[in-house]
Amino acid sequence: MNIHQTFRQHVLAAIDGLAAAGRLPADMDLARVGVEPPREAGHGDLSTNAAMLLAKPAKMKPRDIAEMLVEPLRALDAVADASVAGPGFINLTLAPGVWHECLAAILEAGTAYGNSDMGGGAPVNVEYVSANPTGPLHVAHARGAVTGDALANLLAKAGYAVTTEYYINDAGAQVDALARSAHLRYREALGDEIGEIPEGLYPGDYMVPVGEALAAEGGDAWRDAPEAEWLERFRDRAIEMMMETVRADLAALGVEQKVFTSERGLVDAGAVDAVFEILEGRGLIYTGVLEPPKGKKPDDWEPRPQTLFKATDFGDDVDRPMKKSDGSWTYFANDIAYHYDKYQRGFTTMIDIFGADHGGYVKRMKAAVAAMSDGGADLDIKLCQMVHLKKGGEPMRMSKRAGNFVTLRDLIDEVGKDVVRFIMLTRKNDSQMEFDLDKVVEQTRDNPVFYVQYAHARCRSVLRAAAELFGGPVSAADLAGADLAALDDPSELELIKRMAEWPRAVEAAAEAHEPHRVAYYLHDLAESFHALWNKGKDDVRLRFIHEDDDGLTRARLALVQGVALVIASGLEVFGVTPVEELR
RNA sequence: GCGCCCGUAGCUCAAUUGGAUAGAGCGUCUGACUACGGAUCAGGAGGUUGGGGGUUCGAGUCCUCCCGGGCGCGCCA
Repeated sequence: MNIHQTFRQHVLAAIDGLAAAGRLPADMDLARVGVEPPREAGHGDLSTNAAMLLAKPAKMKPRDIAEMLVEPLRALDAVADASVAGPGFINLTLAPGVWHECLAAILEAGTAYGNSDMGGGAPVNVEYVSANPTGPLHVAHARGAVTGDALANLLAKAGYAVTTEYYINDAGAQVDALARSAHLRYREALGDEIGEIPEGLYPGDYMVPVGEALAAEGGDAWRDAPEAEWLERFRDRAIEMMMETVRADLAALGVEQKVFTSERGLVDAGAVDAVFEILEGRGLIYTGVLEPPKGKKPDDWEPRPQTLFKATDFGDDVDRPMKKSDGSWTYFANDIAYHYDKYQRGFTTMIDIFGADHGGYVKRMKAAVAAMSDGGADLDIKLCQMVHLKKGGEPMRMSKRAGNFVTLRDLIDEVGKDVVRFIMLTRKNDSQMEFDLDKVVEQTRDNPVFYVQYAHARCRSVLRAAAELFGGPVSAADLAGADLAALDDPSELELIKRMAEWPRAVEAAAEAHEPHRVAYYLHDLAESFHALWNKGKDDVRLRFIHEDDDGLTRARLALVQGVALVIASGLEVFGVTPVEELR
């Protein structure tokens, strides 16, 4: 049961009634009519903007429409009070029974509460991380990994058929450099003195095991052989081992993508040629000479003709090259083929999670998707801005080139998987964020993970105490049948109202592709619960367990169980395990 | 020089996608708490939403011009 949807239907019915009576024009566009909780709690439980939206098409004053509309709404049994306020808002206060029914529905649904059919089973592809297979994941990848994973969970909860995906960039010059790095480490494993790792190669220690593995597998067969004889083998083996590392890093974060697509695989299968022909067939490919970027002319700039895609036809600033001067495909061309591959697999909605350094890539990729699908596919790109790590009040610097970056694994070892996941989701993806390693493991209100987990632990604690009292665990289904009318304190009703907002929060966050909103929802819910808890400290009558009153206790337990379920439901979206108790 | 993102309380960030008096946490000031589990709760102070103009019933949100910060800018991926 979604209370906002239910009352939206009531509002639409009221409009229809007035239209039928000739008091409002018929056939007005009602798509934007909404029912929301008002920002200000004093304005009631629900609010609709209907009168203000209808004012223009009806050629009437918003307040006049509101006055007409409020009558049938006031007459509803579920409505305790209805009023017109401000420029034409209609505010509704609901009867307590509505909230009691709502709580019963939550208990029956369990953590499935908040599930929506908004997506209607439509396929969505979420691609994230897609780090080059040239080393372990670092902190910047963590944000993308968590954002993508939570977004995928969120969309699934909102009723989409989600496929999670990782694009392996195993075709460029960077993997040849990886192969050469592996060869050095291989020689090192055989006892050669290799000195400093040259500029342009990968100096990290993580290459040592790769060299050792190759030495163990092939002996010294490629020690002095020309590069052409070993490059391919070393490259493939190194990529394989790097991807094992990547998968293990992701697994440690609780991320497990369903599909891994190889760039090299697509190129070898001719996918790039195929999509190139499609674009060419649409007249979107030509040979031309690009202008140098103004004010930042590269030293070695010389104009030369290139094979270009008409990205400007689709909103990009300049046309983009498809081929390098040696005739091979650019990364961009390969990426078009990859997105075309997704499109052919049935995905008309795609979401890519990129790092901030790919900001300049967004327009051209969207242009390419629009072009290759002839407008049939939609691509949303979420850019994750940088994460500034802090520890002991000092910033922690990372530098992938130097090979001494802060790895994802370091971060997880330091604070734990659940903390990394939750904290990374407490900020909108396009804002830079600060991640204070000291703060996030503190058990204080300042730490949002703790604050939410503590609320859940408190709920579980009450339920454990109750189980002892009743001589066995009390099931949610059992509690749904309790007489909930005993829940009549304003702070109890306030708590149920918060829970009733969960389905709407899921839909809004899913629609906007913004999982971070769930973190704020959970924080607010936890806050309401902690507030009620403390009232029970002051006022014994508000405590949850009353040994001399089974009926009241069961109603209160239903409330507590409801909070625990909704928190668990939210944490499930984040891939965070709700804790039973805090040590 | 161009493009994208950001700019909101001293600090870190929200704001139901155009809604009502812009909200939280930290910090600061005042109170409550020998217990269903202590790390919590109640309240005060703190704002010209970087600045100017515009759109309309209504702007932190949309348009425009400045200012400041980040990222990027033809054969790197």
